[in-house]
Amino acid sequence: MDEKTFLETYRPADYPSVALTVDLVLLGVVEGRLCALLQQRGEHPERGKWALPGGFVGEGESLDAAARRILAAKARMSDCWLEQLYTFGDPDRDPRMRIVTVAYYALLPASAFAAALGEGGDLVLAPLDVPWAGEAGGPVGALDGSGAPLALAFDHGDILGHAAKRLRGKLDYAPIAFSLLPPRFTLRELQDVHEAILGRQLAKPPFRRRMIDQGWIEGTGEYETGAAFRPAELYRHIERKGD
Amino acid sequence: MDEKTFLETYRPADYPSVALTVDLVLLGVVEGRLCALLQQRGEHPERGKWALPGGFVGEGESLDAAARRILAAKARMSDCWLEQLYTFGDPDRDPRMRIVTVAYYALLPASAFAAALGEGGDLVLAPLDVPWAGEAGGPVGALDGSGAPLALAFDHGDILGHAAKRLRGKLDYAPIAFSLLPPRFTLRELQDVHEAILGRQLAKPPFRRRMIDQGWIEGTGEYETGAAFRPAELYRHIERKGD
DNA sequence: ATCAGTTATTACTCTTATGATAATAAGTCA
DNA sequence: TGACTTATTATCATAAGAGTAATAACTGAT
Repeated sequence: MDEKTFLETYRPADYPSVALTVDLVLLGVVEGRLCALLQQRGEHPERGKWALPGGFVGEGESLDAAARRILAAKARMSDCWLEQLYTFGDPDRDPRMRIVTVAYYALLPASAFAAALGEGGDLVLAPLDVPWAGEAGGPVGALDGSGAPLALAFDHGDILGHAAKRLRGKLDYAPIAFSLLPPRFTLRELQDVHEAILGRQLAKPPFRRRMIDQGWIEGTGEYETGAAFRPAELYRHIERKGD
Repeated sequence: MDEKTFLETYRPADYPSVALTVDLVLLGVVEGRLCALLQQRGEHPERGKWALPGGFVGEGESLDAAARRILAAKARMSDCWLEQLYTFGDPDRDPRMRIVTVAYYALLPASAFAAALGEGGDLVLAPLDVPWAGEAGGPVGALDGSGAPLALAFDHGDILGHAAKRLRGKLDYAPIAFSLLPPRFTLRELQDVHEAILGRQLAKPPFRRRMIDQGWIEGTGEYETGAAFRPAELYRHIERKGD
């Protein structure tokens, strides 16, 4: 039997099948803090707890396409950084049934969240609380406006942990910081993004040199306005082949 | 309605469901080359082509557990490096039906492959052909004994590509090289592993210093035997908390 | 108009990591 | 005994990095 005949007569056997979702970690840096978009669940299970935006993967839909679809529903931004993160499939991670979720993360400038947050009720951009240093890894929490921890649904604290770890690992090797900034930014703003991701302070002169030597940015010759003191030069990210 | 009642009366809706598999990239370094275990397919589709070992995820089985189960079937080694790699879910990646696969990679010393390879026929430990430098990424091929490329099934060339890229990225930050070596090894053998993963030559004195300064290895005071020339000292990996 | 106050930017120094070369040590085999 | 090969150590030169200090630019009060 050749392959064509095989496929024409093939009937899917009774393999165990699972429900497949994509969950999205939408990240931004606001006031020097790394934040994720969370949605309060209105229904059981885990009603009232805070969850990552997500949804089921459609029949003929690729994983990347599902992630982009969910992203488009929450943020008015098409060309942002979007990357697969990790897949979570513990049998009891959802009490309803076997649900396997492929987590993605997206990086957005703070302005991209305005539309979704303004629409109303159940969305927050919550600062993350990373309880580990360096790239140790582990679950990560989220805080409300007063700094109190939010109750996270399912294993979404683990998902946030993977996202935070991935960001810290990539920061020096991929131009991810620029996806969290507006098109033009000062070196101080760039440093704020780095510090928010790394969770620690950086010295200014070495940081400035590293960024300029790296070749990922160039000065625009223009300067910020409205600053109380000496205005900083505005830089832009240089798009390069291979990004 | 409280959560308990909700769950007791919950009936899974008609969400699209998919078949879920785990595919394993079993990696070793043989004669200074990075190799992966491949299995020749005996049935349609892709009959005759070479595929990664894999299998369906069981009903109540976690993804990690499925990976360990498949690993145990191919290698006599329980405590090796095993890590999730990436999830592939293009709708048409398998012509039979929608199959989403979660790829894992495992690192084994060359000796761990002997049993599986000896049993017979359809398994090979194929040297990888990485056509890109650094961490550019992209598909990776596999070679047969004479250096000719093997035909890979499905998207398994892409999976090998992700594995090679992950290894190159982790090599300096995680003690992965030692999982590819016997418990005691010479610095030359350690360097061979690094060169196989990176795909390029390294200078010996700086490499030696880096390894010793890193603190991941310690000398045993013993020396290799049977060498034609001056025997090298045997080192061992120091297990540390946080690995 | 001047000056204190604040931040941006650059200059300089010092330390550490990295890379290449050479010298020495320890074995095998003719 | 000595040529040969590899392991190991020493030395030097260069590059990358962190920390401190000095200078520049702007606001707002005096």
